[in-house]
Amino acid sequence: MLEEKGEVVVSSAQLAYACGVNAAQVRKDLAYFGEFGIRGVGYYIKDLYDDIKNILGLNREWRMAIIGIGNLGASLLLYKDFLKKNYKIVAAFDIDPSGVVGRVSEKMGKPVEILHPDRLKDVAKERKIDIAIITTPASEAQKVADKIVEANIKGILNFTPVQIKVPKGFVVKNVYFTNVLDNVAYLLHLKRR
Amino acid sequence: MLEEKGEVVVSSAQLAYACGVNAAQVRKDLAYFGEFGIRGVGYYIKDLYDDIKNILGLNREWRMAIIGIGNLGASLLLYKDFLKKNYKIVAAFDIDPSGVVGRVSEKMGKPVEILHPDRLKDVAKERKIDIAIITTPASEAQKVADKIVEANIKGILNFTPVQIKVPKGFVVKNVYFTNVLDNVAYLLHLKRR
DNA sequence: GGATGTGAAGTCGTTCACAGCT
DNA sequence: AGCTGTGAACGACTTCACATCC
Repeated sequence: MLEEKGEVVVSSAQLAYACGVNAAQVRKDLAYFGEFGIRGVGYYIKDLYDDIKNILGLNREWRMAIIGIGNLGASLLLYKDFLKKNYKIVAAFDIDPSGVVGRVSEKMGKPVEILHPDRLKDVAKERKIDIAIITTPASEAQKVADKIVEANIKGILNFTPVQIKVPKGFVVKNVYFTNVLDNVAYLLHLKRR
Repeated sequence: MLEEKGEVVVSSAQLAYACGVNAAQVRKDLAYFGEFGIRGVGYYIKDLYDDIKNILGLNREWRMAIIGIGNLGASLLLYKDFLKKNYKIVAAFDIDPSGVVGRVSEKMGKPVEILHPDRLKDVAKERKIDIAIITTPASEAQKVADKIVEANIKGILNFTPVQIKVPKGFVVKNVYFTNVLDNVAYLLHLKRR
């Protein structure tokens, strides 16, 4: 955003304000990965942007599969434009492809391929899938996770409200926004009594 | 889930395993709010469940408004069944109600009322709105937040990838799942180089 | 002069380990 | 005998404050 505004350099204090954190925090975090700033000046925005992309691994393409094409899964499939360009959804799985393919295809305006989860291992290899997104019902989450592990997909994004167990070497992160909502409710609740 | 299985008591060790944390953590966190367990036994599931609901403020009804009826906002409106029963969506706002109301009503199968954000203050009072959910484009987020503050809605759930500034006394929490996705990508990236 | 990079100090949260109850 | 509740030890992260360098 700063770049679009025509800005050239930015200070840790500005970045800190924008992120709602302390300026020393910004500097320490960046310094952990190298020296990106110039003393007395700040950080060159263009360079910093590129450096951060390199650090985070966002130059590489990440190929993803969505497993479980219910409301949430279908939404992700449909509205994938909020994903950065380096993330690609390259496969969709559902235990009942025939029941779901029509509904989703209609909404997308073009036919959508939906595969049975049993094919995960083959397809993962064929299409070089890096990350699996679990959007099944909670009751299926661990079973699906086991299949993901079997398919040797190392990254998992779990939208299900259960803790998934996977062997070491696999990365699991959870996304469950109703927890955040509960947190807002709790903090409001605190103040009223 | 344990209750449905017919279990009566649960130990901190079991809870810890299910949550992927340390047992001492579970005990300390609970002990912070009172004494809920029985030494030598564990925690009575029914009682613990009720106690936690009380602590978190989940017995009360929480009334919410969604502001910004794009893809995400409309999805939340449509598929609100994943919300716990004590959360109610009682209003929807968009800067272009006429452009959006048809599309959403069609999908929902019944007419949906969508209001202009200028009416936020009135409606917030009328309908006793506790929490506002921002699902506008990022560029609008701060403006919308200002309106929310003006309407004196104390809780904000921000789905936008910008840090919102509000006066003290307001609660803001952010939900932005692509950050979590970036985190998965980063951790995978770390291992490969 | 001014903003970074960074030891040192400070704060916060986690884990240990065991006394205290049931 | 067993599991909670909790002080104390530990570890991790955050902030301070200033030497360093452009």
